[in-house]
Amino acid sequence: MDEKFLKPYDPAATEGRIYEQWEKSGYFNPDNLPQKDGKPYTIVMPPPNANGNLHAGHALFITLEDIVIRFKRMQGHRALWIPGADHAGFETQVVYEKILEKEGRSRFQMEPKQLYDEILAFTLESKKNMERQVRELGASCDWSREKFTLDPDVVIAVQKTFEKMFADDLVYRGKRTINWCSKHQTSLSDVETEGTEETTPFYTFKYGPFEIGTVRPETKFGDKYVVMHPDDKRYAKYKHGETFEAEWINGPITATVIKDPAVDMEFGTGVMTITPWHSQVDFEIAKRHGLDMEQIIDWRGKLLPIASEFVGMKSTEARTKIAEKLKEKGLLLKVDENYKNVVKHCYKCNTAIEPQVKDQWFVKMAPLGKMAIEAVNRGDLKFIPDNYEKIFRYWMENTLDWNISRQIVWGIPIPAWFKNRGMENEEIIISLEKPEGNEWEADTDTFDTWFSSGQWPLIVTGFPDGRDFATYYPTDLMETGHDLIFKWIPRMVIFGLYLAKKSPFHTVYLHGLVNDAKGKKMSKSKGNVINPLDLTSKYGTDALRMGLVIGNTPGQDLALSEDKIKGYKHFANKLWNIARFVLANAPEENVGRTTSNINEVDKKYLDALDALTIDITKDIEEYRVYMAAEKIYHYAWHELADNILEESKPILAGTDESAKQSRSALLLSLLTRVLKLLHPFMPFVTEEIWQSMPTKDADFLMIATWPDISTLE
RNA sequence: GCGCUCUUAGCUCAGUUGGUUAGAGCGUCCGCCUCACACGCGGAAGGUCGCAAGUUCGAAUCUUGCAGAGCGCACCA
Repeated sequence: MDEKFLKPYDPAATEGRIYEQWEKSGYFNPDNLPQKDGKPYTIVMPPPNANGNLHAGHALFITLEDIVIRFKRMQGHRALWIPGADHAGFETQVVYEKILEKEGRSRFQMEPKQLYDEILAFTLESKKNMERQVRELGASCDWSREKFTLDPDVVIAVQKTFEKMFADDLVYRGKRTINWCSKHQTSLSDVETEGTEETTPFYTFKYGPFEIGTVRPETKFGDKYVVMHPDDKRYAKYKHGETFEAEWINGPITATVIKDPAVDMEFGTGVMTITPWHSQVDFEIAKRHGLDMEQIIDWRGKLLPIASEFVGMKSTEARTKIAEKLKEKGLLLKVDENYKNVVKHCYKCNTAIEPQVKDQWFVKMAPLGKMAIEAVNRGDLKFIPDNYEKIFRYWMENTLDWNISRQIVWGIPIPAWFKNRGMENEEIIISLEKPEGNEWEADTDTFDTWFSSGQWPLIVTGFPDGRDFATYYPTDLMETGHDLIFKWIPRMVIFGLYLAKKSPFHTVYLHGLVNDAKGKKMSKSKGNVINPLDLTSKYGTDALRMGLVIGNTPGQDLALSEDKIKGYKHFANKLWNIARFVLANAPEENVGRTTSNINEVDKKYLDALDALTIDITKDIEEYRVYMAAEKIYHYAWHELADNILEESKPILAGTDESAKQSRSALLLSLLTRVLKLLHPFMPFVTEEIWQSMPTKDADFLMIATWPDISTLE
C-alpha cells in the first residue's frame, strides 16, 4: 500500500498536480483519445465573462458539464467540451467604467481608441485569471480549442453574418423607439432592462375640451394630438382630424383629434395626448397616422429648448415644477398620489430608461422565431425541465424586433459605412472593408454581445468549413442558467437554424440560481456572496462539486451552505480510507485475478453493484446527475464502508484462506467500480486513488472504461 | 393582467413513470479514541408530505379549488 494513505486526504496537495497531469496527457482533446472512432459528444461551454472572478453559478455549470463530459468520455465517446471567454460588451464596459470612476476618469473624456485599448488590456488579464479558476474547478475542457469572442476570426464571422442577414432582408436600419440609458449613453435591448413598480403621482389635466391623464408632465410640451378610441361614444362628436385651440404649458396651442383603437376606453377618461418621441405606444400611433414627432428630452435626460423656461432641467425635477405651473394656470384637475406603474430601468445602473427615437440596426425576429418554433415542433430541441419549452415558445411567438446596435466602443464593430450621414441623401453600404473613396464614414456602433454569443456554437466549431464543424455540430447539450432562457438560448437556436439549418444542440438543460444557505439571492450589498474558489481551497474541489450537484434539480434554485460542502469533504476522506483499508488487505497474488476467484457468497455483492451501475448510468444519461451523485455517495459510505467492509474484517482476520482471497478480490473489485462511478463527480480524489490501484486498466481514471450496462443487464 | 415554479423532519432539499413501515445532508440527544477513517463508529428522537375536495383497490406523487412564498413576461396615457 502506498504510504500516502497513512495521512488524511489532502485536496490542496493533490488537485493542482492531478490537473496538470490530465492536461499534459492531452486527453481533454478528443483527437488524442484512445477511442478514435467513438461517437462524438459535444458541449459548448457558456463562455464566462472575462471581466472578473468566477461566481457560484460558474462553479455549478462547470461541475454539471464536467460530470457529463467525463461520463461520456469514459463511455468511449469522443467527448469534446469547448471552453471560451466572452468580451461581454456592455457588461465589461460598465465594469471598466467603474474602475475609471474610482480613478477620477470618465470614458466621455477619452478617445475611443484609448478606451478600447485599455479595456482590452483589462479583459485579457481578467481572462487569464478566469481560465485559471476554471482549471481549479476541475474542468476537463479542451483548451486547445478555446475561443475568445474578440478573436479576429470571430469578429469576421460575426460581421459576415450581419452582412448575410442584411442581404437576406433580416436586418434593417430603422428609426424606432429604443431603450436609452442616459447614464451609459447607449441603447439597450428589452432584456437588458428591468421593470420596477413605482408609485408615481398621476395627474389629470384640462386639455381644451378634454381631460387627459399622465405620469410624465415633463414630456407634454410638444403634445398637439389628442387620441381617443374610434368607438368611444362619449367623444363621438369629435371627428378624426378636427382641430381645436387649447391653453397649455407655455401658452395656447392648436391640437388635432386622432382616433385610434390603441386607446383603452376603460382607462382614465379614455383620452390621452401623445409624445411619440418618448413612448413606444405613442410612436406606433404617430406612425400609423403620419403625425409629427419631436424630441423633448435630450440624450443626457435633460429638457430641450422646446421646454422654454424648463430647459436643461432633469426630467424628474421638471415634473413637479410643470405640474405646479399647470396648477397655477388652473389646468390641473386632480392628482392621484397612489398610482402605481412599472418603469423600466437600466439593469446595470438602475437609471430610469428614457424611450428615445433613434436610427438603429434591428433584426427581424418574426421569421426567425418561426423557424425556432418549428424546430421544437419537430422534436429537434428538448428542454430540461420541460416546462421551459412553453416559455421558449411563448417568447418566440411574441418577440419584437431586436435592436443590435450599442453606442459603446467595447465590442465588435458593425461593418456599416455611411455617406452624407444624417442628411437627406444618406447612403449606407455594408462591407467588412472600407469602401472606395474618402467620403465613407464608419459606423461607430458595436454589436449587442448576444449577437456574437448567439453564434457561439457555430463559431467554436468553425462554421461553415472548419475542421470540427462536420464532426461536432450540432452539439449535444447546452447547459446554462435558466435566466438565459431569453437572453441567450433563443439567439443560439435562431442563428443555428438560419446559418447551418440545424439547431445547435438537441438538449437544453437549465439549472437554477445558486443562492446562499438560507435560499436568499447572493448580492454584494447583502454580503452573502459565496466565492467558489474560497470553498475549493477550504474543502477541496471535489467537495464543492458534490455540494453543488446533490439535491440540485434542474430549473430549481439551490441553497448552498458551507456545512453541506464540509460534509462532502468528509466523504472524500472516507473514500480515501476505504481505499486504505482495501489496499492494505489486497495481497499481491490477487492482483490481476480480480473476479475469477470470488466465491458465490461474495458474488452477490458484485451483482448488487451491477444493478446500481445500471441505475446510475441511466440517471446520468437522462441528466439526473443529482440523483446519480447521491446514489453512489450512499453506496460508497453506507453499503461498501458500513456493511461490506465491516463484515469483511473477521473474514480477512480469519484462517479460511480461500474465503480471505475471495473477499480481498471482491473488495478490490468493488472499489475499482466505485472509483469509476464516482469519478465524474469527484474527479480528483478518485484519480488520486486510482493511481495506486493495482487493478487499474488505464493510465488515468479519466479515460478508464465506464462499465457497459448492456453486458450487465 | 398572463404565465411558471415551489409549499415533505429544526434547517436546506430528494422522492425517476401513483404501489410495501416517506428518505438524505446538516443540526439535536445518548454511548463510544473498536488497529481504514474522531474528516470517525453505534444508537435515538423528530413528519396528519400547505389546506380542502375528487379520481383510484391504492396518492407526497394525478385532477380541481383555496391559501402562502418566489420568479418571469406584458403592461394604459
